[in-house]
Amino acid sequence: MARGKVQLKRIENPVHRQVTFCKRRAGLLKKAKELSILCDAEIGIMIFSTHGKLYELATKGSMEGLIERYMQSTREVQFGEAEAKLNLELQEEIMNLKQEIQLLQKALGYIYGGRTEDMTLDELHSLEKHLEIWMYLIRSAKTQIMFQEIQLLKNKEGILTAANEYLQGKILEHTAAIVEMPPDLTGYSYPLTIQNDTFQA
Amino acid sequence: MARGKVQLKRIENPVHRQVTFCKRRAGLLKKAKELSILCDAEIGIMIFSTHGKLYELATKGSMEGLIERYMQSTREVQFGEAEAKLNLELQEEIMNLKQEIQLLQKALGYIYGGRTEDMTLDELHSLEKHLEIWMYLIRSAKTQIMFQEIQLLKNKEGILTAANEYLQGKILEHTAAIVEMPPDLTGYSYPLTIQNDTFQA
DNA sequence: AACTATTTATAAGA
DNA sequence: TTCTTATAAATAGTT
Repeated sequence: MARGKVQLKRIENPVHRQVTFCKRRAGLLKKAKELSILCDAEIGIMIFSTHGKLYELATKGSMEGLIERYMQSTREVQFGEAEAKLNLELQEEIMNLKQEIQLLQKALGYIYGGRTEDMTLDELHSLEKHLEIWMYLIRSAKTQIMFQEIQLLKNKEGILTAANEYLQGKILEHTAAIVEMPPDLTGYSYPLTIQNDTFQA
Repeated sequence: MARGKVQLKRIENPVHRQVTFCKRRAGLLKKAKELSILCDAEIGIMIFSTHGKLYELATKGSMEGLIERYMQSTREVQFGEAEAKLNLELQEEIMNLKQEIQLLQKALGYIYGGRTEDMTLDELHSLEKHLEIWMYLIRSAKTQIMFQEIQLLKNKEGILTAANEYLQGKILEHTAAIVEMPPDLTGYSYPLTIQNDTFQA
């Protein structure tokens, strides 16, 4: 942007790249802060350098809060999609349901008209069955949509497990450093492995 | 930045603010893409407008991936802090452990020297007890650190519950729209509430 | 880290 | 929203 246009491609010179990264990163975060203030927007930025170092910015609140908000927005979109799927894939089932509803409304007419006494126990039982089937169909659709939510929770469990392993490694490292057992002792290996049963979900 | 400096404060005119939001948002995302390409960085941006609309950018991979990476980075920092806490708060316990280790090393000397036969069953039993106590102390420290991880997982459960409620609301909404029961029927209220037992963790 | 010649972004106007 | 243009800001290359 000054003293020469810049080609939009990875800068190969590592020194040059690092300097540009510093400068532009600062610029980007400044711009983000300005946008947030001027336009009253909530902004989160995560930058991972080539070497994996994290630089972050969260205007108005924490990055965690922003991630939660992002997840919610995303989830709403997913729900929208799920609804669309329902409206398309289950269109046939909805038609069937509508037919059933006609029957049900007819039956309900008796109740509405205060003429329940005109309905036999068999008719009321049949009505109950219709409602049960209907609930089943709705619940099936719900189950399908909830499944992905549950998968999400399970993924979190996976992350926890990984964290456990990491921590275990750290502690064993620490342990090894303190003990300084003679190398030839390896064969005797006391059962120092830390069990993790307490943390199984 | 042109035809007049801009005051760094919320733009009160809504039209003006909206226009500026559009322009600067585009500029910010462009800058982010450039930075990502030029410096080989992975960047994620989330922007929520005043009205809650989400605009996002994720260079190299998905926002989900970036969030995972962010969580990992953050978790590693937390582990670092936890380690520091260990080194400070449990310094005393570490001293005690070192004393125990001296005892243990002395005892282990017998084994290392192949003189296990010199140790009585009582001495070996004592050695075992020492190791058990040691493990207990290490495990306590681990428990403390893991606790926050478990809390995190529980929070996720809370989010899932909220999602369930939202979905339930949606389905009931849908249901109500189809049925169109006569208003006076309210009193009869068939048990249409969808149970959620299946999804309790 | 500072400087400055240029490029780029953008505020205001149309 | 989009285009134009004068001007503010960012920054590439240099010191």
